[in-house]
Amino acid sequence: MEEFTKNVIEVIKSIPKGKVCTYGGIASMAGRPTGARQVTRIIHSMSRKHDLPWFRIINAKGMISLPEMRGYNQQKALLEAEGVVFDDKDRIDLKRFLWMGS
DNA sequence: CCACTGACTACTT
DNA sequence: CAAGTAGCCAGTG
Repeated sequence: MEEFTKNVIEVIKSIPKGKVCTYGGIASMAGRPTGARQVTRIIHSMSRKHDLPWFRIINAKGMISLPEMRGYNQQKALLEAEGVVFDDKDRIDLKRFLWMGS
């Protein structure tokens, strides 16, 4: 297990409720600014064994990239339940909800 | 061990 | 502003 991977897990687990984070942001905090795609893999692989709050992860545009029947609905519902707001274009206001570490 | 596969991102057309 | 392209790199089988 690489350090990077562990860090990513840590970061994901430390995202506060009601906040979201981008792939790039997580990768960056984990020490690999260019590893956005690896974050994706980690979420897929690790969330199966560990129970990571994958629903707090979104892309750089503040949107969920998943097909609707693949977790999109669940993710949106969970986020809204935590207070995150989606605009009329289903985008999240990153200025208010993006978490960049403590 | 090698190849494939990604919920990406930033830049260029 | 939409669409294409090139970096990116480790988990899984």
